[in-house]
Formats: sequence, C-alpha cells, structure tokens
Amino acid sequence: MTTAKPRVSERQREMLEFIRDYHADRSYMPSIRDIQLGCGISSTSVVDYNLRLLERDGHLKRSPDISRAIELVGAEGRRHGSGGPETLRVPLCGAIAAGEPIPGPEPGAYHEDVTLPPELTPRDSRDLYALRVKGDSMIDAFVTDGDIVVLRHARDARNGEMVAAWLPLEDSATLKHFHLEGDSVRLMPANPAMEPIVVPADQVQVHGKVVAVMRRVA
Amino acid sequence: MTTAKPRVSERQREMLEFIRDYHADRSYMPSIRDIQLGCGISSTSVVDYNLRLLERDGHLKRSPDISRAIELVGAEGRRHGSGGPETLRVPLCGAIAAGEPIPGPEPGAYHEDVTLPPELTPRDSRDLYALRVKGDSMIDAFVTDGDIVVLRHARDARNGEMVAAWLPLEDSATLKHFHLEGDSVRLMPANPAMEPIVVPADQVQVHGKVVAVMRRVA
DNA sequence: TACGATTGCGAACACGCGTTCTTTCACAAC
DNA sequence: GTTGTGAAAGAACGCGTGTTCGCAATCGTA
Repeated sequence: MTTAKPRVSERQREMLEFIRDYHADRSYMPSIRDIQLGCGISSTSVVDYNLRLLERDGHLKRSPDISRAIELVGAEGRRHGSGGPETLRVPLCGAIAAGEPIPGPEPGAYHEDVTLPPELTPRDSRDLYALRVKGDSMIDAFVTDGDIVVLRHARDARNGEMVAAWLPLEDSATLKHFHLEGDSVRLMPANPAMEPIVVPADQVQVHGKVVAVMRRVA
Repeated sequence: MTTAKPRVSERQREMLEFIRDYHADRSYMPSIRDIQLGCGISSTSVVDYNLRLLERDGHLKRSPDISRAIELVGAEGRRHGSGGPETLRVPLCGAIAAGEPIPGPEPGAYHEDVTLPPELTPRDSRDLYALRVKGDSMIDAFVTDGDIVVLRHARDARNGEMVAAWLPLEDSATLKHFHLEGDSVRLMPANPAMEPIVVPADQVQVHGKVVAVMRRVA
C-alpha cells in the first residue's frame, strides 16, 4: 500500500528537515514552537496547520495532546562513507601548559597517537609530534584549552615562523611568532590585539615549530 | 575519561529499560508520568529524583523545563552506524566570511572533501560539512583566516553551544556561543575579552553547530 | 536514643505546549 | 458582486508536564 504524497510545499519540506535534524541531535522531538522558531514561521497555528497536512499525507504521525509527540515515517539517517587516503599518525606526547616544561618527542612511553588529515600535513612530515594545550595562556595564538597542536621538533626557527617557546625565567610556555632581532628575540602574538614580548635570545628556548592546530568543540 | 557509574538501583535499571523501550516504539521520549505509570511508581517526584541520580551518574541527559527532554547516553543510539576510529570525509562547501551568506551542505557542486580524524569526529557524524574561514571576523572564537571549521547542519541550538550564525540586519556571519534568553539571543564570544552581542531572536539565523576546527600553520 | 543521610510519597504550583477561535489576504468559481 | 477555499497570522484557552516543598519510612552511625 502506497501512501499518497501530493505536493509538499517548500515550507513543509523545511519543517521535515528541521524535525529530522533536531531529533538526530537530541533524541527527543521538537515542540511546535521549536519548529516555529527554527523555520522562521510567525505563528504556532501555521506550524500546526502544516503538520496536519504532513500527517494527512503520511509523512509523519502525531499523538494528540502529547508534547513533542511526532514520529517520522519516511526514511532518514543518511551516513557518510569513510575512506582514508594517506593520513598520518603522530605521537601525542603530553600537554603544553604555562607553568610546566614543554614535552618533546621522546621515544619513551606515550599513550596515544593522533591522526593528521592530509589537509593539515606539511610537505616534510618528519619529526612531528602533538601536544594537548592546557589552560588559556596561548589565547593570543588562537589556541585555547583542550586544543591539539602539532609540532615539528626544532631548536631554532626562522623569522616569522610560529614556535613553541619556553621562557625559563618566567616559567611559561607559549606559542608565538618568532623574530630574532640582533641578540634579542621578539615573540609576536598571532592576535594583533595583544602585545609582543621581547627578551634576550639566551632566555628563549625554542622547542618546535607549530605545524597545525586541531580543536574539537563541545 | 571514564564516567563514574556507582550502584544503579533496581528501580533505576527498570526506568532505563522502560525509557529505552518507549523511545524505540514511538520516537519521542516518555514524560515523567509515563515512566511513573510504566514502572509502577506512586509519585512523580520519585521519578524525578531517580532521573536526577541517573543524570548525575552519566546514564542520561536532561534539558530542564522541556517536556520529555531525556537523552540516553550509553550504548543506546542504535541507528548510529558510526563506529570505530575511522577517518571521515566531509564536503567542503565553501567559505564563511563576514559579508557573505553562509553556505550550507547543498548537494550541488562542491569541489573538495576534508578528512576528519577520529579525534575530531563527534558521536553523531551525520549532516557534517566544512567551511573555510575568510577574514579575521571570527577572531573572538579562536578562529582566524584560513582555518577550516567543521559544522553540523542545524537551524537552532541549545544554550552554550557554538554556532555559525547569520545576522541579516548587519550582513555579518559569526561564530559564537549561543544563549537564548527570553525572546532575545545573546551571542557570546569564546574569548572573554570580547563583548557579547544581544539581538532579538528573529534576527538571528543559526546555520550550524561548530564541531571542530582545523588549522594549518604556514 | 538521637541524628543525619537516603529514599520514597503526595500535592500544589507554574510554566510548557497543543489546541482552537477569530481575522486577514489572495485567488478562483459561480 | 458573492461565495468558497487554501494559506497564514495572532491571541487566548486549557491541559500536559517538569518542578518544588513538606513529610514519612528506612538505615547507618555516633
């Protein structure tokens, strides 16, 4: 038995899509007012009206007098196929924090690896390792707590490169653009609203160059 | 990180099972009174009390003041085919810039795909797409020119989530934390040094939720 | 025994939310 | 013109439902 499916208006199609997305996200259903807001409709009665039509045409099912009681009947849940062309695995060696030394790519015991997608892989893929950022002291490099930074191990840098630097006198680790000027080093934040740091060259230890940043939100 | 799961009382186990079955039947969630009836409990407050405990122990998630807003967190989402540590390919649909509309995951012609490493893949891997950031207007979200942001398509958001929003009146696209307060929306920058934006709810279009950020450094 | 923490119970309260009523507007048939 | 119908809007109305508060029963501990 086939369900009659006459014209589905643009608005109704948008509503169906919204309901599907909403339910995929949470696992409960949207209220009429959620749909109203999410689809930019100006009255709840219009939502009710169109839901009634959608139910009549067999696109969904409703239980009267019950909140958020919508059931979708069609097919949903598309999923993306997964194929992995040339991703790179680099060791996650620990965390970089303001008050602690910066770990390096020691062959010692590290627990995990991170996968570096080809979009983030530099041409030279040697000596790479990853660190997890602790705290907000790297804010001026557009890096925040929980981020993963990928570094190439290095003890020096050319001007303009972004490095992970350790300032022994201040007990601080930081991510900044490196500029050597005479015998002092200027560390420029990536965020122009922040102030640069200038210190004597022998009070800066470069540990690595920043190659990529990865962040998972919420 | 393991979720602490102390004793689950017999009653709580029965409640979980009831919720699971109820949601499998219909696709919406039971109310507190449904659970009360289904599990033979004599007061709604007892249900609420035990739901509170179950949420504390990480067995489910509730959204306050919303009817039937229960989410099971355990191995429940049975139709989510996304499984192991595989990389995921998501379409790169264009660029997000301050003065231009935000592209969506249209099935039309997009050029590339982006590989999402498992470390950045959310539990629900449906409806994902990526955008390249143009310009520095997203600085206050720790995002800068050239970054790739991965979004899940959505038209609304819960408080605290980071969304890609379009402000029609200002012709601006932005990445901010979403907070609905009454009938106005407060958009909080991730960087606490920046000022929030407050606008009427009908002048904000949510296009997607930010899931991950990737950056390749020079 | 006293006392606090845990668990359970019932009822009232307040807001969430589905429903319905009244208007309005456009378009076509008569 | 009148009438009918599909689509939309706004405002109430009232039940659905999460929340809270007071109180009893049980249990462990000093």
